Amino acid sequence: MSDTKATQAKRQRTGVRVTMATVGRMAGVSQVTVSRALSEPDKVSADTLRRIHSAIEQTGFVPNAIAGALASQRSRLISALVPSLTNVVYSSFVKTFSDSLREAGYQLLLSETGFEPEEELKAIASHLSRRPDAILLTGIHHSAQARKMLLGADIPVVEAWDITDTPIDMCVGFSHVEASRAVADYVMATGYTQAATVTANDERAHRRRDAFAARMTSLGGTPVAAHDCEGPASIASGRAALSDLIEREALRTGVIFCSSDVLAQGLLIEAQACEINVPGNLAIIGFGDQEFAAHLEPALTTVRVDRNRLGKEAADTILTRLNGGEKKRVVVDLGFEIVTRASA
Amino acid sequence: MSDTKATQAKRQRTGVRVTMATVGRMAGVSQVTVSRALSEPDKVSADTLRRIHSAIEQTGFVPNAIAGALASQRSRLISALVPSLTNVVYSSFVKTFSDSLREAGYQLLLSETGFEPEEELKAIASHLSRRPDAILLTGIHHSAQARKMLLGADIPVVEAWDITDTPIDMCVGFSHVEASRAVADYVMATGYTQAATVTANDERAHRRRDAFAARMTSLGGTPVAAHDCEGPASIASGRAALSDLIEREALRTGVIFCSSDVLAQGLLIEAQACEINVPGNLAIIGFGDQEFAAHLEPALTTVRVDRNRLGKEAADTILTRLNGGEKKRVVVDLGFEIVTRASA
DNA sequence: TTGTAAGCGTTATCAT
DNA sequence: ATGATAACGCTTACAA
Repeated sequence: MSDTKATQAKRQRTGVRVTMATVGRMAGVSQVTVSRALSEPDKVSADTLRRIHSAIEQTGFVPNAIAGALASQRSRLISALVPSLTNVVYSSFVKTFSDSLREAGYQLLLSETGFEPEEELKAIASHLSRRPDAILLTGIHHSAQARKMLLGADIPVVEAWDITDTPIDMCVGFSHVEASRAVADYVMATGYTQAATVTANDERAHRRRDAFAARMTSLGGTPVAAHDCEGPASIASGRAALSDLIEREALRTGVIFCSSDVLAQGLLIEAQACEINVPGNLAIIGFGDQEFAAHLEPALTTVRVDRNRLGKEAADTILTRLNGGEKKRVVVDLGFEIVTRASA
Repeated sequence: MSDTKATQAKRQRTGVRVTMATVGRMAGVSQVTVSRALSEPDKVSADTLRRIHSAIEQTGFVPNAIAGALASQRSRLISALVPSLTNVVYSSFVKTFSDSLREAGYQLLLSETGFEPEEELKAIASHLSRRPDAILLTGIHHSAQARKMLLGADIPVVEAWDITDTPIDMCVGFSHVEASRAVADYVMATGYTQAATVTANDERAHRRRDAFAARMTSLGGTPVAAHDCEGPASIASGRAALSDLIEREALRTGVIFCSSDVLAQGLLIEAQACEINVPGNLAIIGFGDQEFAAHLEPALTTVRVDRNRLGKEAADTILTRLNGGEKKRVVVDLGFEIVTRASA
């Protein structure tokens, strides 16, 4: 009965707790030996190991990673903040990212932050409080306060889906400005001079829209009409967008650069409904090269970004650093590719 | 110089660490007061609060949730295991689930487990080691070992996306057997007697396939041909499936029940390529009612499941329990709805 | 309103 | 090969 009052009180609130000490007692060794048996088994005799494992089996002991993290100052947790989970573009990226990490023994703390900087700041703070071993952010625009917190955390920080010469720490992505300019170049080279954009509510998409419009103008095209969608990309909003452009801008010819393949699909469907021939009358270009793009009728011209590679590279830069890689600025440009199909 | 050697060693390896003690020293109070200032501010005087916040500001202090979790025996972490992140069906579910939880102050520890029970078991173990306050699983089929671990964890466990009278703890979903029977009933009532299935590699989809085939047979239909896809659902695999059914089963009439809308879209596209009229010659039914289903040509008949509500209900059952709700078995059947459109 | 002390369950260090 | 002991940075109970 050497328990203090506090201990007794806790015992009452909670169920029986199996710890390394419990296991050790049962196996006739101290708690430390149990810890060793799990993390450095070759430093423990075969017989002891056997007894410990048998005790673990009997008790159903599950090591407490929280205590381990506190003691070792390593959480084996990696944070990821993405704007959207339901957008396949990001979810497939998260998938490859987390696959690589899990293989290396890390777990994923995930948050969807939308496109509001304030939301992101709150998410960053709450993630950092968990002391992740590294953190992944989407995009390169973060509030000053966010940058300060991240720098202060003193962990690897990867900014994905974009490129900058001045990342907080490391970045893996591609240039949205370059990609948009390439699309404009392709459009002009193909002979379209009239263009419009349909853009979802996404900061990177906005930058693509602007870079595209600027390039078109500088190449001698007519001013680019723009339709910006309220919410996330959907077929319905794509249809509404085309409908709006037709009505508001009397647009029935030229090319429309959409911020995502889903929007483009919406435009394609609406065009068909309005009996507008694509690409005969109106050409349509998407972004992302999702699986369905190649199967649409007409097949969709779009911009391909290697999302899987993006996820893997992001994970790799983190793992390299965590495995003792020197702390240097890393900027990986994965590029993009214009995939020319029937729609433009 | 009252530091022990261990402390000194740690100091060397790591950067300067800002803790509540640091903040307290700067604000002229003890560490506990800082803790109180953050968790129960009204128990701290206004002036002290001011000094503490100023110190927090200056130091960039971020509370260590790991230490907090260890001390309080509450991690404020919720685990979720889903078979796939890239499948919108699950990702939208995860989204609503995590939205509800975040609002309540919890963070999401997420793993994609695929459809292999072994993978799931490993994931469960590694999640439980983080001592989540609750855990969400997809489906109701888990290994005996998994059930034992989960029971031992003594936390709320929600099994989602399916229904059973004997959940590990709580479950929220719908009956895949009922849904498939309803589809078969609809099919027979509509007058089709010949049917086939196209099924992705998903345990619940397999059960739907079997229940559908059994009902068709018991209602007097001809034996149901089946095409099972290797990997996850995709348009390409849907196209290949139809092509296979045509070739192998000489199927050019009747109805095909697909395990997902994406597969169904693939079939629709392949049918068009083969100049098979839908639904004139071949009727097609999907599953899930994704956004694009209504926009396809012909619009897709499918089974609607309210994924958002599923995510929200799953979160709610957890939160209710965590907020002191009595520990009783909860089984929520969200049902389904056959959405009749042009394709069947 | 504030402080002291114990404890959370590990890992790290140093002895034996 | 094993153990004793001190952190890790908080929260809880209790005292002042």
